[in-house]
Amino acid sequence: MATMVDVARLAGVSISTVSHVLNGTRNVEPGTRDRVLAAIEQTSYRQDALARAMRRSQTDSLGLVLSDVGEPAFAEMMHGVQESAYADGMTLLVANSDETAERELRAVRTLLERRVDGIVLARVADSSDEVLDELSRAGVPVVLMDRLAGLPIDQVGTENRSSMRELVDHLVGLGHRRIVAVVGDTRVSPLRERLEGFRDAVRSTGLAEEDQTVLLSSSKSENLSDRLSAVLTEHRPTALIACSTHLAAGALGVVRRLGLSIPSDLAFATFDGFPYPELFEPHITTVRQPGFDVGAAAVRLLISRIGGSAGDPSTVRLSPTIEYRASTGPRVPQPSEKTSTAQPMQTS
Amino acid sequence: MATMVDVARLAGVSISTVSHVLNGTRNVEPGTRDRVLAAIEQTSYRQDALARAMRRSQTDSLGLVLSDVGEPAFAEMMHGVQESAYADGMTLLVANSDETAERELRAVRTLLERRVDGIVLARVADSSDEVLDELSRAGVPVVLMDRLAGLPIDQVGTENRSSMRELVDHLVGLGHRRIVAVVGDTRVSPLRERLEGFRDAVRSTGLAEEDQTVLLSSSKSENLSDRLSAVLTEHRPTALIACSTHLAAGALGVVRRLGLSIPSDLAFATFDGFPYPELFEPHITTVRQPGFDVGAAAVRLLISRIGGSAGDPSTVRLSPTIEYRASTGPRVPQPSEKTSTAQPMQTS
DNA sequence: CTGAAAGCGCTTACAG
DNA sequence: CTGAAAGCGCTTACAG
Repeated sequence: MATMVDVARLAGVSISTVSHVLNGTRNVEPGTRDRVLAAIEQTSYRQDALARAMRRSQTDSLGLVLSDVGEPAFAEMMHGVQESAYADGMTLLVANSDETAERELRAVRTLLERRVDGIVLARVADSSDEVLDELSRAGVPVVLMDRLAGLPIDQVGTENRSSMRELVDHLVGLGHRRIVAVVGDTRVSPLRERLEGFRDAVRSTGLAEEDQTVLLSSSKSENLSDRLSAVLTEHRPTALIACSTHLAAGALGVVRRLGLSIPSDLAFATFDGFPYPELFEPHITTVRQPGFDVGAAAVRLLISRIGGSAGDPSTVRLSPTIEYRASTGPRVPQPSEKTSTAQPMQTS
Repeated sequence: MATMVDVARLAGVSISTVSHVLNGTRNVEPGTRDRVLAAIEQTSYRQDALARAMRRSQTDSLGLVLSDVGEPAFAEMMHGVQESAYADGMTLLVANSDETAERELRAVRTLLERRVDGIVLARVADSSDEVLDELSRAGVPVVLMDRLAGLPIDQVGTENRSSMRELVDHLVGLGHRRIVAVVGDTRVSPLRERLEGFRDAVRSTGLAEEDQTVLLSSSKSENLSDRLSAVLTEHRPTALIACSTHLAAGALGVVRRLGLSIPSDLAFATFDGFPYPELFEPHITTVRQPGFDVGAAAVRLLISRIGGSAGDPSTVRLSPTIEYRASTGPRVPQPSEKTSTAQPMQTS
C-alpha cells in the first residue's frame, strides 16, 4: 500500500502538501495540486483512517451495543442507526451484549479501546453500574436507546405508557372486563412502562383490579407459558396483551395449544409485533414502535453531543402507532357466542 | 486518559516493560510486574487499540457488508458472524450496501481505509467488478457470504439447487403438475441456483415444461405482483414456490387478494421463510437455510486465511432443512374439492 | 504558497 | 531481566 510519503516523492512535494490537498485544509497552487492528485491516482493511494484517527484523536466511528439483532425491533433500530451514521460519514462498530451484563461491559470496553467517538447503548436488563461509570469516566458521549433510565443522560426511545392506556381503553370500549397482560421482565424499561400504563388504565377505566392479571418474569430464561396457560384456563380473561414480540410468540403458542380462537375466544394484542404483519390470519392488533426513527434519532443526538452541543441531557420519546386489527375483533368474546371452530389450515 | 507513559512513570519502569507486562510478551520479574499492574490499576489505564493496531498493522477487526439487516436471513447470518468474530476476539464493523452497487463499493473502501483484517461480503445483485479488484489489490482476505460467485475466491453459502429439486419432487409426489416458481432477480446467486434446481426437477420428473411458470425480475423495484396475479388466474397452477422471504411476502399478498385458500386452492412453499414460523396459519412449507451457521463458518474461514492458511479458495455449502408443513397440504388442490371457504379470522 | 518537524500511543528488534 | 529508540502513517502548529 502506498503512503503519503510515496505520493509526496512522486509529486515532488512535502507530505504536508499532500495532506492539505487531501483534506482541503489550505490553499495549494493549482499546478502543485494537480501533480499531487496525479500522484495519488498513479499510486492508488488510500488514506489510512487509523493513522489519521490517531493523530486527530477522533475516529469518525460510532459504537452500537445491542442484545440481539435477531429481535425484529432491534434490527429496525440498527437499520436507523446505520443509515444515520452513514449519512454523517461515521462508521459503525457493532457489539452484541447477548442480554448479559458481563458481555455488555466487555462490549463497551472494547468499543472504548477502539476510541469510538460515541456509543449508542440498548442496555441489558441487569446492566452493571460500571458500564455507565466507565463511559462517563472515558468522557465518551452516550445515548441510551430503547432501554431508558431515570438518569441524567441522553436517551431516545418510544412512548409506552400512554400507548398502553390507549390500547386498554380501546379494549374496554369493546366491552372487555377481564384482561391478562403478559409483561415479562420489568427491569427492561419499555416493559416496565407498559405495565405502568396498564395499571393507569385499569384505574382510570374503573376495571375491577382483581379481574386483571399481570404476568411478570425476572429472568430471560423464565418460561411464562405454564403460568399463562393456567391463567387462560382458570381465570378466563377475554383479552390478552403481550408486551413484546417475544412474549407474543410465546403467548400465541399457548393460545394455540389450548385450542382458543382469536378473537372469538380471546382478543389478542401485542406491542412491537411481527415482520410482514399483514400476511397472517388473524391480523394482530399491534402497538408498533418507530424503530428506524428511534435509531436514527439516537445517532443524531449522539452526533450533536460529539460536536460539542452542551445543555442538559435530553430524553426523546417517539410515538408508536396503534394498528387495530381483526385479532381484537369488533366484539367481546362470549362463551355463548362460540359458534366458530378452529380452522387451522385455512387462510383467505 | 492515562497512557503507557503515565503507567511507566508511576511504576518506575520503561514503557517497554509496561507493554510486555500488558501483552505477556516477555518475562518480567514478579516484583516489577506487580508494580506495573498496580500502576495500571491506579491510573485506570486502558490500552489504545488504535495505536496498537497501527504499530502492529493488524486491527483485530472484521468488516461485514450486508444489503439489509432487516431481511431475516441476513439478520441471522449477521448474528453468526458476530458471535464467531467475538469468539476470536475480533471487533465487527458493519456497513450497509443497501443493495446498490455504488454504496457497496463505498462500504468496502471505508472498511479498507479502516484497515480491517478481513471482510465478509454479501454482494449486491449488480456488484461492481471494482469491489473484488480493490479487495485483492489491498491484499485483504475476503469471504463471500450467501451471494456466491463462480470465481476463485473463498465463499460460504447454502446449498440451493438440490433442495429445490427435493421440494419439487415432493410436490410432484403429491400430484402437482402445474407449478409457478417466483424466482425474482437471477443475478442473485441463491435465486439463480434455485431456478436451476427448478429446471432440473422439471426435466427429471417429466413435468410438461409448458405447464410450469417462472417469474423473474431484473430490478429490485420491479413489482411481480401483477404478473403473479395474472398467472394465478389464467394459468391456474396448483402449487407456488417463492424463492425468498421477500418474494413469499409479495406472493402471499396476491394469493390473499385473489381469495385463494392455502392449501386447498393452492399449495404454497417458500425458501428462507418467516421468523416465528410456527405461529401462523397455515404453517408454511419452508426451505430454511442455516443462517447463523453460514455466518459463523464464513468468519472461521476468513480467520484461517488471516492466520495465513494457504491453499486453493474453498466453497463451503451448508445444507438447508426442508420443513414440510400444512401449506403444501397432503392433497393436490382440485377445483371439485373446494369444500372449504376462507375463514380469515380463525386461528387454532 | 510550501516544508521540516513534532507527536498521536503504541510494539519490537537491538543492546546490554 | 530491562531500557532507549525507531517507526507505524498521518495532522498541524510553526517558520519562512
